[in-house]
Amino acid sequence: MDGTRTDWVLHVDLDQFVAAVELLRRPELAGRPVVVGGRGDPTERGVVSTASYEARALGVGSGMPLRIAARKAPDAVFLPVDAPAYEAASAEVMATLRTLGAVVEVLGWDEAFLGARTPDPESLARRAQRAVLDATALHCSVGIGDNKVRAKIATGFGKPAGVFRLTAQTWFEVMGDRPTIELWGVGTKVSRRLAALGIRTVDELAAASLEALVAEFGPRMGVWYRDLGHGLGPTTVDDTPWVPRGHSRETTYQQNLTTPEQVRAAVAELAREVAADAAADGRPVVRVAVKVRYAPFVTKVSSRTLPAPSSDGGDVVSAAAALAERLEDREVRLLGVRVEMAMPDDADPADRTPVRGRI
DNA sequence: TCTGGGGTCCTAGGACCC
DNA sequence: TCTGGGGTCCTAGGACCC
Repeated sequence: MDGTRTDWVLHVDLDQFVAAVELLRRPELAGRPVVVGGRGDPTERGVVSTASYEARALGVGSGMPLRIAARKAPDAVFLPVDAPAYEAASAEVMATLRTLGAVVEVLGWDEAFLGARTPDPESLARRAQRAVLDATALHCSVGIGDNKVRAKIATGFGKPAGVFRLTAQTWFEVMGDRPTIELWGVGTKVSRRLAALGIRTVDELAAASLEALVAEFGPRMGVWYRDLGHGLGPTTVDDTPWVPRGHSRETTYQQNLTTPEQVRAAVAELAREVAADAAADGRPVVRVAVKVRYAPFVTKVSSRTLPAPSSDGGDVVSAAAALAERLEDREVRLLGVRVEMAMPDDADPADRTPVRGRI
């Protein structure tokens, strides 16, 4: 672990990243509502990846079914997802951030943490925004915090294209009265379970009994949520390259699969693709899972650990086929195959953060 | 209104072992 | 005569994030 303890954590988040990349190569769309998602056909099954600010003003948001987006924004421009274009833009952004003299931990296409020792983090934030804008013509917002949790949450207050600082000194003033779901790592389910315990706000979470939280959520998550109420979180920014734990391939079919033969063929194809991904990473596969979504919306996952770690794609394909034999004879609208791979060395579980794998 | 595709991590419970 | 206690591995399921 090459983590570096630093005075400040900055969270850099590109504004409407996917839509912004599309607008750069289609300047004539500036000012129009733009929705990127699926294959760009709003009559198909698919969801919104990113909506431009103009589309958001009409009520279109990430994760919304494309059909609904088309109803809310009938005059919007719908574009297909072009992952290679976003990866290329992202690589440029990250390379630019690495020129600033800070430790850079990449979180995804459009996000990174920066760790730095500096008396003036706002100045570093402005330098980062300027450098990214000059290099890529993309705007970003920056959150400044004394740990990752506060930096990440701060970014939301800086959007668009702004800078916001959130520290132990201002945590309760800024976040205390807000609902727990605004915390990074608390979603609808957990916020509901917290509400059932009488905990609705960040203040209430911070004051909650640790015993009650541990009883409800377990020893690790209970402690994590209580800390989250106080804005506590990891302070280490780690620039060691990300090592994927696994790969998966998922497809939602435009028409449901109705016969066992169709399902078998689809599982075999997905398994071949995912085995190729694993082979490209050069690490053996230790586990294979098959995910199925029966129509209308029941999801099941079954998995098996391989008898021995395998670098042979054929083992993945046959393991997936065996798992597929367990599927019920019902209409299938989604299939997925996932492989998990042996780690190069034992990752230290104590360094893991339950919020999200990749931090 | 009807829900993508790519990920990570946590928890519970059963099997099995000493 | 009903049966401890600790550990690990495995599977299934749940939750969250972008």
